[in-house]
Amino acid sequence: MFALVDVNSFYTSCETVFRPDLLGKPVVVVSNNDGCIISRSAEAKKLGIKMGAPYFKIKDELRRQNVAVFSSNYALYADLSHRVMSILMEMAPAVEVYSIDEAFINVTGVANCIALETFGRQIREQILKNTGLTVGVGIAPTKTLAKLANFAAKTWSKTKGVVDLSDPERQRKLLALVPVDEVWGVGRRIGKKLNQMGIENALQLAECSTWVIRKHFNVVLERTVRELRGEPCLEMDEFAPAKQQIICSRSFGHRITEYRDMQQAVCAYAERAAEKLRAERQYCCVISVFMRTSPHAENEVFYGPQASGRLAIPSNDTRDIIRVAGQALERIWQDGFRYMKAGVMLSDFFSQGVAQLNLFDDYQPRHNSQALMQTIDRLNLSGRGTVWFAGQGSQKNWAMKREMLSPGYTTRYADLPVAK
DNA sequence: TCTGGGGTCCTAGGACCC
DNA sequence: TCTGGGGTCCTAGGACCC
Repeated sequence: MFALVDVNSFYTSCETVFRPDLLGKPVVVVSNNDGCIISRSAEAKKLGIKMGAPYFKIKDELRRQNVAVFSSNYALYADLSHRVMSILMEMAPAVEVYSIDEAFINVTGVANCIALETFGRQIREQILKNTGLTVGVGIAPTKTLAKLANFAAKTWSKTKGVVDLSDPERQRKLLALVPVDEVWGVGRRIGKKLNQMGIENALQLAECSTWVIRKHFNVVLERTVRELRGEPCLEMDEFAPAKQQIICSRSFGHRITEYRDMQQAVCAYAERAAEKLRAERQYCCVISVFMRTSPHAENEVFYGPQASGRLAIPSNDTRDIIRVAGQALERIWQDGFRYMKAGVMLSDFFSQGVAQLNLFDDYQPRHNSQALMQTIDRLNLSGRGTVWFAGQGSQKNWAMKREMLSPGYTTRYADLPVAK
């Protein structure tokens, strides 16, 4: 038996925790670069503000409706997320952190001691008390049904945020009420195709023959169908598997036309990617760089090349990553374009920085690599300040736009809230 | 002027091998 | 008139998720 716990309007709720004056008011959070809407408070949803709407298009409307707007403050959200997850880990025997704002819990044994719905309510109370955030809880025999139960808990207020879907009869009733594209694993494309085949709601999908699904779609959707019927196909993944790739990419605050600016941006992304790689305790061999012009711009030719380079020996030393990324960039750079975005991707990971060497390989091992990287990481994690490589430059013409950023309430000493 | 970022899994097709 | 069968590995692209 699974429970899915997720935080309601996570990003906006994080903002209002520290701004109680905004409670009950429409609040939205916009993506990096103040690009589009990625989180809305209940009041903002009521105003009809759409998820993913480009901010520049609805800016005036938001001002007219008196909507509070925040740039994304991921340092804040990640910190509150950790707090929520550690409460869950105290209360439940097994927790799978599925995303920044949701987790699956294994509640198989819990029913022997306490009604599952009661357990769901206890989780809710505990998290609200300790973090100020409200969660929804969906309980069911498969992950896909637990997702659906959670959807029901959010959609119908009389559930008071908790839905136990253990009972098969209840499952059928709910499935019949839910449009097929609300099912976990059914996105826009597949939803549309299912509609064309006459499958409108989740119950119809559950009753569809797996043979038909396999023929017209794939094994992934077949698993979804089985899960909807109550047959578990997905298990708890309590321990995050090792990453296979790491991407660090950003849109620029302004279009970039100068090679020098692009070099700096790529250097900064390479540094950040290397930092993530070390946090994973991994080493990589392949470093790719990509960049692109705006796909939306009319009267401009789209250009979006990618290039990669390989290290002879797996490394997580920022200097190696920057060097190869710089060489890759050199190969794809073209003057005359207005670049919107770039990124650095690491892949081909190893758990150690060693490789079988050829007899005639000629390479110079670095003696100070580990100690230097550790020192950099420790400084940057301390919350007291940061150090970076000179290749990033100091002008940062490429830096992203975050004009409505809230303070680092929990992650910067200077921004700690003061109780009066 | 202006449309996020970071992942995973699966499949199809090409290169190459015997 | 005509050109096997079976396998592996790699990459690109498409779908999904939050």
